[in-house]
Amino acid sequence: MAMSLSADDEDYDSDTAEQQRLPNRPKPKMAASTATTPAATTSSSTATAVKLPSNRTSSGARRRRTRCRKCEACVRTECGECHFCKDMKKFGGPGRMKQSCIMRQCIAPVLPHTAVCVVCGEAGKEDTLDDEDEKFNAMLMECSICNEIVHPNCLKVKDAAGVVNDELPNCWECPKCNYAGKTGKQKRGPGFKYASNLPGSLLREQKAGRDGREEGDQTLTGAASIKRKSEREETPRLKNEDLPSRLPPLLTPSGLPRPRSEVPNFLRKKRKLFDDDEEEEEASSKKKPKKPWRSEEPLIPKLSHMRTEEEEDNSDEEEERQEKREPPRRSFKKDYSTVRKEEVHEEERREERDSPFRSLKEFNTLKKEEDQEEDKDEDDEEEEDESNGKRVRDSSPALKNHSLSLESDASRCSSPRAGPSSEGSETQEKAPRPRARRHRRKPPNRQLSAELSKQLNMEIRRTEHSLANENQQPLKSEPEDSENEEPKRGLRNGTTGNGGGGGGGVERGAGGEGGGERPHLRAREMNGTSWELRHFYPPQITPLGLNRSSPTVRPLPARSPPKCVQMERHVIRPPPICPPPDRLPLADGRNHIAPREAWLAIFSHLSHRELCVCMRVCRTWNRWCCDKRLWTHIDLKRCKSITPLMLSGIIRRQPITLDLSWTNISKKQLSWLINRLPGLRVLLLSGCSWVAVSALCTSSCPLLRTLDLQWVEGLKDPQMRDLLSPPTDNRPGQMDTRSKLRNVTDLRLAGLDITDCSLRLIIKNMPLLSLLDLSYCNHINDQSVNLLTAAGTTTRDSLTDVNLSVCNRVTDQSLSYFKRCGSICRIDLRFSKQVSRQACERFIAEMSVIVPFKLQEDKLLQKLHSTP
DNA sequence: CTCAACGTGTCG
DNA sequence: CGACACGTTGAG
Repeated sequence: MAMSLSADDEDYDSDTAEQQRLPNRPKPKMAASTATTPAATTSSSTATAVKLPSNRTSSGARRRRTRCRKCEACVRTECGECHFCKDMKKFGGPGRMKQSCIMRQCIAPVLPHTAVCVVCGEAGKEDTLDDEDEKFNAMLMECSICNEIVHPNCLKVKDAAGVVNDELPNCWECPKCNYAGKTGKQKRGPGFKYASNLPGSLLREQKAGRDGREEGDQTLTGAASIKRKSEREETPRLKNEDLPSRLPPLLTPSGLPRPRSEVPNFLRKKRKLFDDDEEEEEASSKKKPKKPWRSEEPLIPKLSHMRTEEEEDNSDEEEERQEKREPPRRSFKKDYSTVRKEEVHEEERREERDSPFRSLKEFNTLKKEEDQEEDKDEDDEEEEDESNGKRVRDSSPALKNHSLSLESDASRCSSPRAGPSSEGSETQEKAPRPRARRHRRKPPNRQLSAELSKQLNMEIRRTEHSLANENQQPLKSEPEDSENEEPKRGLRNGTTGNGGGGGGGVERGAGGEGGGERPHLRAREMNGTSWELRHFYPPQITPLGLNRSSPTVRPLPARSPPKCVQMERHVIRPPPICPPPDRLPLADGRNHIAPREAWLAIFSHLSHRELCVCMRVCRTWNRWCCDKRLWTHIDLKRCKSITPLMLSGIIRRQPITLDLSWTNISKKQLSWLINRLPGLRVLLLSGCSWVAVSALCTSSCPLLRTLDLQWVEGLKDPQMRDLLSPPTDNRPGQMDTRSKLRNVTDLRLAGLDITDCSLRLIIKNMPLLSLLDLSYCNHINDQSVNLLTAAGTTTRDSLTDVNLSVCNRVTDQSLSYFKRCGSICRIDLRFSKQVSRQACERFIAEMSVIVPFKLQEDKLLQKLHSTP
């Protein structure tokens, strides 16, 4: 009774609210008035009073949800850096916004403890039961449409089915509403108000399942038959046969999917993140049928039909274009906004197809596949289904696709089908997906690959567009051809057969891009070494070549980013809170004997690429394959375009090491990523643009130990200062004044035009620095070494490995400085013209008294008995 | 009672 | 549509 007063709401609102609020107004103005809301406040307050009621109209007054206190987000501490933290008084802010830290936004807001069943007036009793179904029927469920909170058991409508929202605990669309075909307009899942909009919010899969039922794929039955969206989608068991019965409730009277309006706000918001485009909006408004926000998708494949013609057209067009290698329809001029729009479209499409529920998203890919397999019949989507079905069944195609051009696993993941990516971003990759298109001209079997390539192309294009935009290059001037072609090339290469996308990608980067798009790069000089020289330095000769990114061609360095926009479009969910099932459910309803750990042991022997394939096998494998342990190191090196899908896939896997070297990741992307990878220890950004790397200036990655910034274009002293300087906007109580990179022990700065100024900052702000790579830094000289080894510096004792190879200003004198280093184990002076072998031998002789060194290679000093 | 922060309105 | 502001709810 308490919470959901169906009838009372209005009264409550009108009366209570107003009364309460009016009085308060004055205050608001006072405080807030400063800037924005002077007038607003007054009016708003009034409005509020009135409006609230309206929202609740559906029926029950909505109960405010509260944080679960258990989820990953809830247990975090405030970041102190986000907008909301900065607003907090404790961080020196005015305290007006009153919002929780972005990093702490509850993933699964729960009903307040005071919530009780509207029917019986009692609280949830699921704790007293063991049986899953019983639990469900005894727990409080809040209807996202009418807001009523009830025990399913207390409902009298038993013939109707409720639709459980797996994304939010204790949230469903009650049988009544369902039966009535209500489409909650407002309906968002309670508790999600901002999760989606906030820049940092992690939308995640809610663990509806947290309750414990989550994974149960079965349809719940009891007082009311309940369908879980996730179940539907995910459940392999569901067969087409089952579908019919379930469909009705979900569909609107007309049988059409619910209007978009129904989409829960939070879902929408998520979308918003990405929407910028008018096109999109237009499209959506015009066409989009909207997908029912519940995920009926699986059940109702038809929804996909809802796709607007435009969409279809677009998709088709895209395909064709890609196939033909024609330039994408988008002009370069379009910038983010355009891109976004398009993306949005995709998203929407996806959403339409996919369930809005985030949790499901994870499995969207799988689901789709599953659905397709299982639900193929469902309808017109024949084509898609076919393609999908084939895909699913035939792993080989999938493999091919995966292998495509994606070098990295992640990238592969990003491939539309890849489980990981899809889930994370739910949307992104799916867009072009199969379902969306019905009218394909290609033979089904080819569809899959076609789609993949198409998507890849699209993404690449977007990336390029965005890059171009960011670079501020004349968008218009950009040769569309080049762009188009490149992508195509890439795709083609990848897709078609080269299988090893890696090589292709690299080449592309070097050749194609360098060629037309970034002349400046070529012309540019670094450290006095011409760009070309650097890049073509014989790898064998260059120390760098040995290790890392030998100066090959930068991908398109400077360009930035594949829009953040894209990224923003995707809701990132952290790894599912609910542990994945321990056993693999089989078709017959039983479980496979091998436990998850056994499977994981097997999976651990697979490459990331293979894991991505496995993720497409079934939902369970999808989850298992996302186990952090299998993804401690994610390598996206030289991945030409970093897509939102990839980003979300990365977040989901929470790698410890992330290699984004020679990619075109944008600042926003990187920033976004870093903020969501609290456990990241190793970040490799060599060859990226400073614009992107500058994300490190504003993001926090306290645990970062290894930072590779080699050959970062545009990274010089001023930038190093930005990077290393402690936050300047410190407020009382806020963050400490230490550099965000203070814990870095391994810093790689090869190929940068940095001078002693930067070294001083490094010395000052990186007390734990052990490995320092300054190779190819032509401004580094003996004085630099002197600084690093000067008395009173932390580096003097912390440095163990210094790479000064190809530093032509370093002379024998430096060796004498290194004698001061207490922990030095390795000094690489190879190819430093002014360093003589004699000096090295002298160094060894003198040091041998204390520490035995050897000349491992010409001018490569290595402490004996130490690990190289 | 205090603190946190949800959910909504308004403005730019 | 996002940013901001704030009344009010919920927890302790």
